[in-house]
Amino acid sequence: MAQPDTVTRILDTAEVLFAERGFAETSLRNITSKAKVNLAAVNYHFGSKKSLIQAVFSRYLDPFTTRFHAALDDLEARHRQDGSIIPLEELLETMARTVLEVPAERNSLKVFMRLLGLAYSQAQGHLRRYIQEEYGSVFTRFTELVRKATPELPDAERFWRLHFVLGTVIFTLSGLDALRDIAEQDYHEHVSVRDLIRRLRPVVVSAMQAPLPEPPVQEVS
Amino acid sequence: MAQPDTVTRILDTAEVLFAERGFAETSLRNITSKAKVNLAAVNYHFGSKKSLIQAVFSRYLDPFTTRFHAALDDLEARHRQDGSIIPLEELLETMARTVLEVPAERNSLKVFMRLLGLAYSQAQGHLRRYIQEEYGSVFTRFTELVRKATPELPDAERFWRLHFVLGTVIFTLSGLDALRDIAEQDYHEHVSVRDLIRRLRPVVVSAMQAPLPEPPVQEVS
DNA sequence: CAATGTTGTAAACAATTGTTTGAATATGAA
DNA sequence: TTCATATTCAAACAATTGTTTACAACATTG
Repeated sequence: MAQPDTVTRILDTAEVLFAERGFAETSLRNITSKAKVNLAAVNYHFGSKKSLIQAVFSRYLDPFTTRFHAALDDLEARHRQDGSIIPLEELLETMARTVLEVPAERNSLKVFMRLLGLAYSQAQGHLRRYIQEEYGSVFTRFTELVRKATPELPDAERFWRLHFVLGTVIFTLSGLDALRDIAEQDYHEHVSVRDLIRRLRPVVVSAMQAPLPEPPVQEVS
Repeated sequence: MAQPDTVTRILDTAEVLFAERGFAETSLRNITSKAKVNLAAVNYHFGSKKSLIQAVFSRYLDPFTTRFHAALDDLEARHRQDGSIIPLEELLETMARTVLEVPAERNSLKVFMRLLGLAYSQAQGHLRRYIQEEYGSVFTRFTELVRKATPELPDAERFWRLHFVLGTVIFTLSGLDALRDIAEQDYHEHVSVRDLIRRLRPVVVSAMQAPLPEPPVQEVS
């Protein structure tokens, strides 16, 4: 067939519109008309709008988790031989590489990151629950490896720092278009996603390895 | 009067609901019923939902910019005397202190940060434009001071790093509730906003002072 | 007091939302 | 072919949205 099938057309259109305007701000009629598909097709194929949102995420996260698990398998196997601990840089590098690989096929890394950002910031409680349940284990595996790579960090400190850098990455890459416009206008330099990751690397590493904070100030009691 | 007036009741209720669920997901009927106010009151006092959203932001950002300008005046005056340059730490410290001061009266720093996060992540183009036009100048002043404090950084690099740490702060503080739940469950330690800022300080400073990235890889041409 | 402008209110408005229906059409196996 | 299943489609559904209207209540000022 010349045209991709209905399900694919819906997913392709939905992910772009969701990334552009958010979930609540994107109506089914909006999606179906742009996808040149009947309105009822969404409910027929996906059941509901919620399920469509989850399906959009699965299409990215399923291949991501598969590849990421494989990459971590590799990494662990290589370091089991010489008995060394996987350095933090390598872990971060592996994650970055996997994130870059997955959506490369469809040229939509931007969309992927924007969706991730939305998953955090939009209300959509069902989405957070869905992502946690479906993909929580790969994140747990990763954080466990980070724990071994940074034994000097207290557990709680590491937890927060991981989310600090997660914030940096998601915030930057999901708002990339707007930031890129400003950057090009002000500094006349074109910024690709790979450039950004190159800039992010030393910042993220330094952030994770920053000196420990002063102990909390005790109130007189 | 025992009850605060209608306008205040609407603003108080709206900011909480907006922060909890986002703008599109919060209906006017939702706000007015919870605020025990007639539905038409919003359009009567504010004109439209958009204007209400902007008014919610003004109530935080107006006092913030005023205080922040004053704090920067102080800082500059003190350093003009001995001719020294304001160190980065002091600039960041000043900003953090101002952010903490402003909503302290209403015990709603969480709401404030969450709103800031929404302003970035939600579609609401009118909001971004409004904030940029109304409050862009204070941000420009701040970045100019940061420029003087970090002369070793190329302009573009500093631009990106500022947005990296902006991402960290907004992402963390605006998703605070969810993260706090996980942290308390996993590490049995209660985290206040002040704790978080204490943890953020060394991370942000290290991030800004990270080594420069490797120069971009040149393709063969 | 009377007049005037401000604020509060119930009801209706038109538009848009996600979802469902039932019939039409296409597809594929017997 | 024939039958059954899968898909598409236009239409309608009920619910919810932001906004407007017309009127009542109130306050303020002359």
